[in-house]
Amino acid sequence: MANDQLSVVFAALADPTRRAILARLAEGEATVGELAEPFEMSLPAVSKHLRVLERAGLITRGRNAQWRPCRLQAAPLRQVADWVGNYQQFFDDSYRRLDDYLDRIRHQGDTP
Amino acid sequence: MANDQLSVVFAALADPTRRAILARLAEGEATVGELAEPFEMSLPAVSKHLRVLERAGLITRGRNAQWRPCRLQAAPLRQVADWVGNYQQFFDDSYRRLDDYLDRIRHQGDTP
DNA sequence: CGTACATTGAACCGATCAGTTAATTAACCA
DNA sequence: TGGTTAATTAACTGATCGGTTCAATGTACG
Repeated sequence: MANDQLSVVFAALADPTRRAILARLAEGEATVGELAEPFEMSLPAVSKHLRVLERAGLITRGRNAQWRPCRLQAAPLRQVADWVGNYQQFFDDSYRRLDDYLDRIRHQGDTP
Repeated sequence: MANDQLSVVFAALADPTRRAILARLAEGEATVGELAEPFEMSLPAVSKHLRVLERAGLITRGRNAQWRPCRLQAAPLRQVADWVGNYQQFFDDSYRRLDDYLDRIRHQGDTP
C-alpha cells in the first residue's frame, strides 16, 4: 500500500470491521473490549484494526487505568469528503446526462 | 481485502496512481496508453490498476479498434460521498468543540 | 499476407494484510 | 504479594498487492 496520507486513510476504510468500529465510535468513545464485543474475531485482531485506524489518524487512544479508550477523529474523514467533493461536478454532469437520456427515451414515441 | 462493494471501492482508491487515473478520466475518456503516459511503470502495471478500478465500478471500458477507451463512472464515488456524509454531523460537532475550545482560550485572560 | 501497434495474460517476486495462538505488559484489587 | 483483567507484542500462516518480464491476442494497414 502507498504511504501517502490519503492512501493510508482509504486503505483503513477498505474493511467493514474497521468501518463498523468507526460507526460505533461516532456515538462516543469506547474501550478495545467494548469495540471488539460485536465481532467474532480475537482481541488481537481487533487491536490490529485499531492500530490501522490510529496510523490513519482516524482514531486516537487515551489511557484510563488498564483501559485504552478510543475516540474518533474527524480530520481524515474531512480529507475524504474533500477529495470526493472534487468529483461533485462530475456527479452533477452524470445526473444531467442521465436526465437527458431519460427525457429522450421518454419522448421517443412522440415523433416517430 | 473484504469483498463487499464499499470495501472494494475504498481499496481501489487507496493508491495514488489509481486516484491520478480517475482525476485524468474526470476530464474525459482516455485509452490505456494515454492513461499510462504520465507514469513510469510498465503498461501491464497500468492495465492491472485499470482492472482494479473496473472491478470497483469506478470505470467502464469500451472498444474502438485496438484501443480500449476508459470512462469514469460516478456511482461508486457517490457511494463514498454518501458514506462519509454520515459523519457530517460528527464533523460539525468536532468543529463546534474546536470553536468552543478556541473561545475558551481566547477569553482565558478576561476573568482571571 | 505479413507487420506494427494497443492491450492483456501468465508466471513470478518481495512486501504487506488479516487472522490465529501464545506470551507479555500493565494496572487494579483483595 | 499474588491473582485477575485489559490490552499489546511476537511469531506464524495463507492470501493478496503492486510491480516486473515475456508471451499472446486482436486489430489496422501497406
